[in-house]
Amino acid sequence: MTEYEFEKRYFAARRKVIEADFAHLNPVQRKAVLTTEGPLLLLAGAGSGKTTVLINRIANLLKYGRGSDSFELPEGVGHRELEILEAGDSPEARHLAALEPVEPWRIIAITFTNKAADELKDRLAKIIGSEAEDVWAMTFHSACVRILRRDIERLGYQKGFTIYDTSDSLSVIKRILKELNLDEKSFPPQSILSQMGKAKDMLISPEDFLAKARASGDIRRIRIGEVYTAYARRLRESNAMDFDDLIYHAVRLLTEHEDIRDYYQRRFRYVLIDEYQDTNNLQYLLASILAGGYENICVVGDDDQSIYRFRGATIENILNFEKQYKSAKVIRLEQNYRSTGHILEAANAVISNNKGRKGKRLWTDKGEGEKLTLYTAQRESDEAQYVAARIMENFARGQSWRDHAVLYRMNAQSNRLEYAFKRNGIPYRIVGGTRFFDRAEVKDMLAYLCVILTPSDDLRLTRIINNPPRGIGLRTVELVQELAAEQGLPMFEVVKRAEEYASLQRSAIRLRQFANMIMELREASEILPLDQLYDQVLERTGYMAMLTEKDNTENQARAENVCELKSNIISYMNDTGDATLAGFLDEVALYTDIDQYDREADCVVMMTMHAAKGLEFPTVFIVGVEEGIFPGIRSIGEPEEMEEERRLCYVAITRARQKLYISCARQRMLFGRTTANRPSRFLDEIPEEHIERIMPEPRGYDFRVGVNADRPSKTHALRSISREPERRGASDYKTGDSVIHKAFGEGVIVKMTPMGGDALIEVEFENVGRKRLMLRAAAQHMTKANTLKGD
DNA sequence: CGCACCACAATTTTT
DNA sequence: TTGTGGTGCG
Repeated sequence: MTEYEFEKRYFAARRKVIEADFAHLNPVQRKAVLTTEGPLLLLAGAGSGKTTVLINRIANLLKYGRGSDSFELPEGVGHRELEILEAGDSPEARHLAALEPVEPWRIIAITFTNKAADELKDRLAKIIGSEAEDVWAMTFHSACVRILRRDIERLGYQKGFTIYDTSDSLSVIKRILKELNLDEKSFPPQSILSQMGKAKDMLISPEDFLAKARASGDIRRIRIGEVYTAYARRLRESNAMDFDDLIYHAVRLLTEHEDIRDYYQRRFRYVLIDEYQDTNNLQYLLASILAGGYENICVVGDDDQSIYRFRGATIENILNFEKQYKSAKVIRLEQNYRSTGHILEAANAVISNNKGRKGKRLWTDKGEGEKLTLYTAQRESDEAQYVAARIMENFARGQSWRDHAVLYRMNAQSNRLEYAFKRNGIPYRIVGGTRFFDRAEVKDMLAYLCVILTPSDDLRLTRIINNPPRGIGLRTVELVQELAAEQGLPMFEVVKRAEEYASLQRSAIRLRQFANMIMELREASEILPLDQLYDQVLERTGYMAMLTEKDNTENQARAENVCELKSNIISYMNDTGDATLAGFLDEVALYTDIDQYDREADCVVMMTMHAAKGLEFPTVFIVGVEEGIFPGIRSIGEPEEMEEERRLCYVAITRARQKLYISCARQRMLFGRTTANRPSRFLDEIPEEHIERIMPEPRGYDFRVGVNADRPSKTHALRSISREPERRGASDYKTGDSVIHKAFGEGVIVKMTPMGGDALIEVEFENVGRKRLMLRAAAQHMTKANTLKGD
């Protein structure tokens, strides 16, 4: 045997041994897993097992290093080793197959959402164990926080910087607008924020921005540049960063400081980026820099699922990957394991109308499955009722509520559906809308914690200084702000020494009291565990008292949220060895996801199509598929926008595993206006052979009766029954109550899950067993039985 | 200083 | 239609 032959056989045998370890994957997936070296673009269609590949790829790196993708012969291997390898699967063979297994901390896998990062971590831990913990699996933002926490001082910030969320940013902007005497109408804070974001995305500093604006002479841009400058200064003074800053400054840190860049480039041997089609320019830069050492960068994405252009994602990143890395390999995952034939063909047909794609065609071996059902409703209430009826039908056949998802283009569309679900007693859950951490009471509590940790946090201080009301009015706060600005002190210092300022005489005592309270809590924070500190905050600030004082449904819900935050604290403490207040606030700042809140609950899920990305359901309803809604009015006549809408349509369709219902209404009321929209162009793009069309059944209340009877009387009746008395009635119940239900008889409430303004209750009935009911609707048919302990 | 009332606008959204 | 933000009054 020549040396060449030996090597050839050796490499083949080595690869084979490793391949055997990934036999559970399909050939393309396996190829993606075993291609470890150099730039790799993984075009992963919907439902093609993308995450599985990602995870197995990491597992391969940890176990076999570059053994599967290298033509290097280890020192001192001979015929004996070849024999072992060729003999196939054995512990020795696997040991031999490894070529410098990668240390876990040399791998970074970046995702967009915490949910994705968590899933990655969980599944990784499952197949490779605790070693997985050292892999950097995190979001862009948390990776940046980690990088910044280490070296931010080099950029003139202090280590303990705080993170501003969007509404924090907006209030800073509003304050600056006021100071610069600019009108919020002509300079909408939201748009300024996004323009600053765009500037940062292009790595344009406030100074550059202003200089350019001045050169152009555009007065508007100059003003915006001034706001940007003031904003950046203000945040720096407050030692704060907004979400965009995290990445912006991380990139700056890495570009401007060679030693730091070097450190990470040496460190990260393998870089993986998930959802690459959603990256913006900054994120692209960050990824390139991190991968700059070894150029082992693997990006995973699907150009057809790029639906976040509006927030800066640039599809060019994925389209240009091969230009950026000349040696890039491309692997397409096109086998879909999720949907049945008709659904997939419909998706393929729709997306093929887009130009500017990498090109990809999903296929399945699952068989044709059911055709899509297209329902043309008379009006939106009809549409909602249709959806409800199909879901109830399926439920009666033994499917779970949670097997159903209803997707719409905008949140405003959810109302009608909620209505129909309530009326029919279908438990549901709305994903999105106001998120947990955006709720005022939660933000209040977090603001307290921020101030306790960092009293100089003026923004959070302003938020809570008079909340609950303690007689410190707007005027006083303004005075404090002015005094603080004059002397270059944090507001808290002024508050602490309120007596020393003549202008604050009147409120000095109350300010002093507030400062004392914060200082005491600060002391407490040094000795108490987090959860007990939180209790103290609730207590000492009077916040809980404020919520319990007036007992209405709203306050109850708020109290519940405040308690829910505590369970977050506790779970943070359980997950983290070294639980600190700073650590908790960091995590919370980047963790908007409270999704696991009631995931176990068996509910129909409603959400926007955007929110559905990455999820799948046996049965999916896409509603409101009409010109003007989907595609949205703003995208008509804008080819680029239209393509994005079409991608959204592709995403929506591919959420369905077995059955897809699409519906549109001839007439729809939206924002108080009734309009008649044509069915969406996307419907024309689905070949007829995949569709079954249904029209409203001519029944008792069709549109003629419906328009007249359904509208004023029925709606009104529902309103008055379900809003007023019900809401009061519903709040009387709690877990453990005995009830008497008109239809089901006597029972006990065994579980109660808050849902929107309503709750899902589980009642164990004596005669008919356990039932799940929506509390508000059920309360109409139910009374409280006398309990033994009549509290 | 807090609350009530009226005007106004209104995809999609993660961090 | 719904929610939010600003203004004006008690």
